[in-house]
Amino acid sequence: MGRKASRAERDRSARLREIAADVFGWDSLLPEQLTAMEWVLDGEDVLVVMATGSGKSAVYQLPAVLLPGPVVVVSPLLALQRDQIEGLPEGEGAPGAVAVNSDLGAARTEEAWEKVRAGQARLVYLSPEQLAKDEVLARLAEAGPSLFVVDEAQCVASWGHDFRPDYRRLEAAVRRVGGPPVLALTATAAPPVRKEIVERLGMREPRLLVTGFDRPNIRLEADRFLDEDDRRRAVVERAAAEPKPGIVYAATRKACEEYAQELSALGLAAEAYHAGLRAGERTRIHDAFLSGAADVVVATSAFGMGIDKEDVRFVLHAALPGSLDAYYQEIGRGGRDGRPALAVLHHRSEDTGMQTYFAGRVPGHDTLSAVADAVHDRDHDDDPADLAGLRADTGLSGNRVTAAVNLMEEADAVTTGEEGEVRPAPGVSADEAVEEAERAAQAHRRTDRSRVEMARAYAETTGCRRRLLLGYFGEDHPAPCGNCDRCDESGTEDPAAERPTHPAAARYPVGSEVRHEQWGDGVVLSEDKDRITVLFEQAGYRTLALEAVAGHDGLLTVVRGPGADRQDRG
DNA sequence: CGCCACCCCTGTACAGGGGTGGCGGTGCTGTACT
Repeated sequence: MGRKASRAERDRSARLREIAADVFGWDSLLPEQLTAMEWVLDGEDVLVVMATGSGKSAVYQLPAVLLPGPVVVVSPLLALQRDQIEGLPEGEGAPGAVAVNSDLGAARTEEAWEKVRAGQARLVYLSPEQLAKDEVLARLAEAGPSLFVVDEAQCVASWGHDFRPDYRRLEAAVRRVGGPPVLALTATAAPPVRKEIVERLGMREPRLLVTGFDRPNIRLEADRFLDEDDRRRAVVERAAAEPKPGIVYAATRKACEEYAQELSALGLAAEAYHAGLRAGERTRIHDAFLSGAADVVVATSAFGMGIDKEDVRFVLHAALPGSLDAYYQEIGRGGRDGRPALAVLHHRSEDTGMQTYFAGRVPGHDTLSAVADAVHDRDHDDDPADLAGLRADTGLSGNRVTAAVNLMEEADAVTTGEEGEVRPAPGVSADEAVEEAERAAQAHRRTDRSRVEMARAYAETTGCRRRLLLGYFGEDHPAPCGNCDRCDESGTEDPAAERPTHPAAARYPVGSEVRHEQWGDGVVLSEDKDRITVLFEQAGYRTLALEAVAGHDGLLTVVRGPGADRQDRG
């Protein structure tokens, strides 16, 4: 930021470049990589939002060589952990790495911890589930980690509620291993997701490094269909016609199989990929796609993380995704080589049904009740239980107990102590705990459902698609972008393109914090000529007509201008 | 939330109408069984 670097800082960046070259074999470091590494070495909490392939992993791998203690790396998939470790250098000065997980037997687990203890492994890769175990936390606390890294940190928000609730307990894990600085890394995170990551990981005055989101070489299109057969035909024809390789995302496993079969019948090398396949089959398809042996993979959302392929020419969607966060992540797998790529969303209004169903899943009343009662019973006996104890008491599965405790903790109805023991918050009865947790669950449901609505708004927008999409991620991109179907149409006969920008738009710039009479506090995410989209803390995403806002004094007031607390550098 | 396969019903057999229950997506882990 125009500030002069001190001699010590220059020496350190020279040292970092030297290690990059000598140990890792990298000719150069990007300025943003260097900035993030220096923050990490200064012991600051850091959130990095950087495109895939821009060298996020380097931000912790390189400091691992310099830091006194080991570096804990939380990674969501075992395959990803393996890839990361294989990609590390060996030989003199190399950091050394182990992954501790259920694949290892007792003997090899012991061996891995011994390497950590002896300083031979400076990187320890773990799933969030491993960090829910007392034994693992004790081992790590003993090793005294210097840094706690959360890779693919968007999982904290996307999977933390229900699917993998241990993602929401990482803050306690950080404390229990000695409270080292936290580094969160992600390629795709809208501002509310960033906020959730920071809060959930208990990050302290975090430094934020966000690089540009725009991928101008990806052409954006969307087509709406009334009839399912018409859509199927359109998806198949497009996949057959466009240059390969490509990915088709479908909503269900069955649809994946059917599309793959149709494409195969046309003579393409097409494969279906979803979590219902056996591990060996999944690996085979993954490898076939990377090697170029497969033209098209038709997949559920299971296909994605860890696909490092530059020349993907198209990403078609055969149904509406559950959020724009998921959508941008999926289409972002196209065109990483910088050459033209295509993203087409084929949608029907019926698609929202299933996504809304998925978005609505929160622990039920009975589950919350059972867990709350168990917590209170233990408290009466002065024998507080940890999650394993509550699982035994209630007979519920680990995930359900964890999700229920997470919700009650979020609602300040229970607390988790230093040993992992769960206690009622002072003065809160079991019934009240359930009630508060249900209120929190409702808020999650509203937000998740409003995310589905945002995906639909993207699909149906009459304005520039890139502008809307980037606005969702907090970037104010001018329209027209010139590389989406809407921009092609503008200036022709499309009446929407002719809409003038409403004068009130200037009062609500993108990024400003606002308060709505009915919906409370929120942030302006995007502006589309005569309407703005606001994310409200309680009500979720809403699109407001500027005409209505302007005509009603006090309906929407600006609390704070845009960019008031930005810490971005680089 | 909404689709779809399946059931029931109709003089019979069949095709069609109406009601309904089950299903729909992401991974780790530890254990049982081959």
